[in-house]
Amino acid sequence: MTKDSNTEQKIKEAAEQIFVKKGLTGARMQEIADLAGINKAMLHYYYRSKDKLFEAIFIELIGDFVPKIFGAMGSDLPIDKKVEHYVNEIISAMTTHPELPLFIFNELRNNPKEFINKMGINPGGMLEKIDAQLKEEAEAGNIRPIPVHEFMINMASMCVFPFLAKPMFQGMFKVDEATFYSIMEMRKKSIPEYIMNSIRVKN
Amino acid sequence: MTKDSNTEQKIKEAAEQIFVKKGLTGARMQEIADLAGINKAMLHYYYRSKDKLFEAIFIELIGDFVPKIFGAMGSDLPIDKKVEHYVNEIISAMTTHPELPLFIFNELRNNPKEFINKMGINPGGMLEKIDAQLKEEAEAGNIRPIPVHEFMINMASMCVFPFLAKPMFQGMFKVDEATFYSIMEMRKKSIPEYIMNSIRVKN
DNA sequence: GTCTATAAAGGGATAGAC
DNA sequence: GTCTATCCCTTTATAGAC
Repeated sequence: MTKDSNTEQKIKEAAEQIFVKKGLTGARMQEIADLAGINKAMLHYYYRSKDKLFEAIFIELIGDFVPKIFGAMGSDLPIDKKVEHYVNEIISAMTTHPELPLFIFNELRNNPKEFINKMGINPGGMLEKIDAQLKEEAEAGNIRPIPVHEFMINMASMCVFPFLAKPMFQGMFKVDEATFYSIMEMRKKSIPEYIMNSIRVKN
Repeated sequence: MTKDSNTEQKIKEAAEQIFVKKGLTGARMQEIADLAGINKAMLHYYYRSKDKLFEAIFIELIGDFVPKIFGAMGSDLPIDKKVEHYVNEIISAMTTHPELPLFIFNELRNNPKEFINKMGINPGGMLEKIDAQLKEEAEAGNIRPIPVHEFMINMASMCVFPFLAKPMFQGMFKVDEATFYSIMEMRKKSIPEYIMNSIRVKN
């Protein structure tokens, strides 16, 4: 864990910004160099090629992001608390990096196999744990039975999709940037309610 | 509405396929020509430039897609039937064009203004109509009050997001292509239930 | 390590024959 | 309308001085 040289750090920050915004094919090495305030040749000195640079940035972003997302589901909390925790974590993470989901899904499409290998999916048997919790609650008569994949995809959908559809959402409902983010902030409370109400058995 | 020449039709089909899969910057004119089984120069003969070709394809795709999606919400059906109708329409549309949402959201990001103008959003005061219906149902004590943007984004999220996250979903839950689509087929029934249960007041 | 200069490849666009 | 050949700008990548 050695401290990166100043130049390398500047390259990383610039490359992240450009790649996330424009994608691999849309980004220009010159653009990255300019933003980093260095020469184009330096990019090749530190990373041999554009592809290698992209790969490095991608790995780093995924390494930050994916554990945060899945980590929130791995705890021993009861299911409703887990949902609250997850929704909070993921909306917070995406509020600071709103372009990340589109970037990730693009790379996912271009390179599904490598991607799935790179990211540690289902750490610590998280999915099995949630599945068990859902079954318990259903048998206790608290919720209707629901497959774990349905439960997870509904939750992820409601948290992440609005960031992907942000410009369309803003166009349709005539909301500015600040309003969009305040709506997402409120959704930290409302999404867990939608989720639990959609499966809870009322007495 | 003149019948397109055979060549032009082949160009359109090839360009659609390549652009949808790789985006504007990722696509290569040579690639499109090869797939169409014609020469690269022909692309410039029919459409002056790569940008113009892309624009033409984009407009056509949007023209097919957006009205279908919003149309489903403009009827005079009661709200629960409307949801069923919408969910069916959109999942069916995306099952035949699974790459379309990512393509659209990419272009949205690159060109938000033109996009919003191009697509006829909120046709026929659809949003106001739905908003009124939600308010009526809430006043009648049938559902909890919910802002129309929350209602719409939740519904769209659960329908569209799984297609965006398809490779990740398949990786996490170990499902093949056929299984993925059969899950989405089943979601035509379950999503309307989640939606309505999440806001319905039980007696 | 950092720069300038330049090579080498890629890819959009056009000229001109048929 | 369709093709081949080619132009030429853009962009990645490297050589070599400092």
